[in-house]
Amino acid sequence: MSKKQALTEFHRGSILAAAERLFAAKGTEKTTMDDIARESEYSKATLYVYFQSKEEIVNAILLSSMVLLQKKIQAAVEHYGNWFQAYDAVCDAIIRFYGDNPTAYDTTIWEIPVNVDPEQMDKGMRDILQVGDATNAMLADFLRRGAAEGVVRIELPPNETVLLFWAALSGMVRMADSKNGYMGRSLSLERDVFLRHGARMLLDAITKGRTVE
Amino acid sequence: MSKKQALTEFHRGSILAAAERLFAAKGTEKTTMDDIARESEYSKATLYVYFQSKEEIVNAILLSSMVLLQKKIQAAVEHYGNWFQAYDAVCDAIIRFYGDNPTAYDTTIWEIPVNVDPEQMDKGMRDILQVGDATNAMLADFLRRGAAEGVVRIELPPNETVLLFWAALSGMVRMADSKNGYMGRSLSLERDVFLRHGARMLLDAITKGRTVE
Amino acid sequence: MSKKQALTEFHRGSILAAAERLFAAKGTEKTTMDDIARESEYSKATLYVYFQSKEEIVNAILLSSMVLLQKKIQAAVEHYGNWFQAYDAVCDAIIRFYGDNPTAYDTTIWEIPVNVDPEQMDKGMRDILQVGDATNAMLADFLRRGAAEGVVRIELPPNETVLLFWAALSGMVRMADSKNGYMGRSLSLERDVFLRHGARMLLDAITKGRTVE
Amino acid sequence: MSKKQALTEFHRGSILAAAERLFAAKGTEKTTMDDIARESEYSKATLYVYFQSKEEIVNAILLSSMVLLQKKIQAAVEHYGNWFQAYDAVCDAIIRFYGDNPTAYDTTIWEIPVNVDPEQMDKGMRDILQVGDATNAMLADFLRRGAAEGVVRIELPPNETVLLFWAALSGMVRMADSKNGYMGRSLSLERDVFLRHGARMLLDAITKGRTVE
DNA sequence: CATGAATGAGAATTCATTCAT
DNA sequence: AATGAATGAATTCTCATTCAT
Repeated sequence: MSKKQALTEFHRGSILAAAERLFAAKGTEKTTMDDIARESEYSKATLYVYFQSKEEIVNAILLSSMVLLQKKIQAAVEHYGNWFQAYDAVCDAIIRFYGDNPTAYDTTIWEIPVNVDPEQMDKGMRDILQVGDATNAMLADFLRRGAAEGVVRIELPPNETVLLFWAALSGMVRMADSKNGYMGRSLSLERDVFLRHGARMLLDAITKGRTVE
Repeated sequence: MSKKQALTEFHRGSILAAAERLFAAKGTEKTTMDDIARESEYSKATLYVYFQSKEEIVNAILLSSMVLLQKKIQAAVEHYGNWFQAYDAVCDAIIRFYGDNPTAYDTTIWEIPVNVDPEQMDKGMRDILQVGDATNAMLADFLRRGAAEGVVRIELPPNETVLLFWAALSGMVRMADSKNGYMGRSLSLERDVFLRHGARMLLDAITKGRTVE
Repeated sequence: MSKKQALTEFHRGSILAAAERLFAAKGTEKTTMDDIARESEYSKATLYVYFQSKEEIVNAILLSSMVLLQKKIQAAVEHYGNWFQAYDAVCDAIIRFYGDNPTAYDTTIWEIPVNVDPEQMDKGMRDILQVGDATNAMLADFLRRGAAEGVVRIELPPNETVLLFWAALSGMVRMADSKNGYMGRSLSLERDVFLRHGARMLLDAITKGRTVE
Repeated sequence: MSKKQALTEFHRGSILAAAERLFAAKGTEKTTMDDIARESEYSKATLYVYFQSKEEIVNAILLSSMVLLQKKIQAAVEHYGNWFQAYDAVCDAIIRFYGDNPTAYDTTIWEIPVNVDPEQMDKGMRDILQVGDATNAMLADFLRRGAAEGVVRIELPPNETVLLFWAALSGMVRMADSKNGYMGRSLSLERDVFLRHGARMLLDAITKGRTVE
């Protein structure tokens, strides 16, 4: 990578970092380009030098974190011989992912506009979906492996189960992170403990035997 | 309730009904006060006679639907002697709730602004949280009943489990409803089937024995 | 027309008048909505209450003046039994039209974007073209009448000739009005005299005999 | 001219050529400095090394093409012994001029800002006006020659007539070129045919006898 | 000289909200 | 009570121009 490219990458990174902070605090929708300019200490016009539109910024953040997530999940799946340990590592990766990328709630995959046929939607969005699909496929394989090892219930269709699992876990993280939502108020649980329990609960839903604490 | 109050209630209801339709179709954010005025056939200014702000409308809708949900859950819990049947009815109620109230995704409890300390936040928001708490308490009782009947795993702390359950299920509905998100693309599943499987999966996570199909 | 409509019409008129002044001074392109707001003494947002877009303002000005022109030309053609007198009146109307509506240079008919198929272009633009067509047809008839009376050269195809005549005359007005263009500098001619000569010149091009001064 | 000057001239030429292509395609207003930089394959900043502003580029193009026009007209006038043939050549040159230089419509002489008193207006603009004046003078002489030869009507004041002729012809070209304006719609005439007829019409306005086809 | 990088100053448009009647 | 009318404050995005290297 040339020095120029590196510098460009650096600036894009600074902008994305600033945007990410703001998105986390106020949500994508409520964050304006002015906000990002102020936070990143570039002028508003400069933002448009490095990104074509606000949407591109949002997508870039999402994509990069999804790629990161994909790598973490892959690492978890490949590193642990023991299926249960791998499971824990996978959950951990996902939980961290949402923790670090609140953006993922807003703009995620689940928010794609209806009327667009997948062929001609933004390159950016397509990339994101592709990474998501790949990650899902990886998890489905992981489930099959568990089934082969005799720990995952054989009757579960892997692809659908991955989706359900993913949805459930993300819902839990969402709740855990809800600023001053239920969690902090009624219960006094650490986010981490809460989510560990959640992961365990979903494990029970998927595996054969009772988990021994 | 005086005649005047009744009339006021009527107008508020008309407005809320219109707003709900629009929110369902376009989301809270994308719906403008102009839209609501047009749909409800009041003038925009009149909206402000019955509601202090757009936010109040959003909250009012949320509150009313949460009250409805509460009633449905209560009915389910109380109506079925069989715990499993009651469980199904509860899931059904929640799924329907999110189906009818996409608003619940946007503005839900999980979206409360950070900087507000719970003491002095909007009356509206407090009401919503209160209903949510009551509903949760009801579900926790339902879990305890299951434990007492020997079907729900005894070691699960009811309050926390309710939260996790709720979060997981809402995550699933969210995914199922994501317009042309993962669901429609990779799998070709009916929303209903998908969610029934999800509910079953969570049941497995909560109950003792393996569920027999 | 109801009182409300009348008021609306009044406001639209005020805005259009202001816009017209600015367009005349700076051209359509260089005139901003802020300018129009300031000049018309409405807020910028109010402009959008009465017009959907800047384009609509431009078109409205153009349309109204073209309708006016059409009426004047019709009056001229119908009022004078003598063809030559009618011709003078027609020229006068056109000259005045461009004098009062410098907008007509910028946005005129001659500026229509290429790629638009006439069926689905703005209602506004279609109206303008329609009035233009009608006016042209009227002038073509006037030419035929002259031919029938033996004063206009018989071999000229009316429709094309109208177009050429119109183009030539508008070019002349354009030059006469060019702020400090050639006119004022080299010659010291009154705009009116200059244009009267122009109209006479075009008359010579169209009619049979030499005009006697 | 020193080597350095020659090089500078070369670069200016490249830039102007690129700009001209763009102006022809999109108009002066819609062409950005970025566009010109891309098309000319210089950096945007370099453009400002060779030209002080966008306006200077526009003016330079205009000037160069007006000089070209002047030469063509001069050639036409000097080359043809027969006045009518020379007239045709002159018209042809002017028509081509506008065909190749749509810029001439936008920025032309007729668009000079009001508030500037001729003394202290841009050097660039003054140059343009000067060339225009010279060209006009040449045409006036041509008219006088025609009068001397007995073909042009003696009573026409040459200077004024040149202006009128020029204005009329440019108006016709303008109309002929209006993308899908009147021309293409109602009539189906070739641009060339249309303009030839226009030139003939103006000839009739200027000369004594009826033109024999 | 040439240029990559940065930006100030707009531009059109939108929308929740107020207020006089 | 009901509303027509008006608007301040944003919002996204654009573009000619400057300047350090």
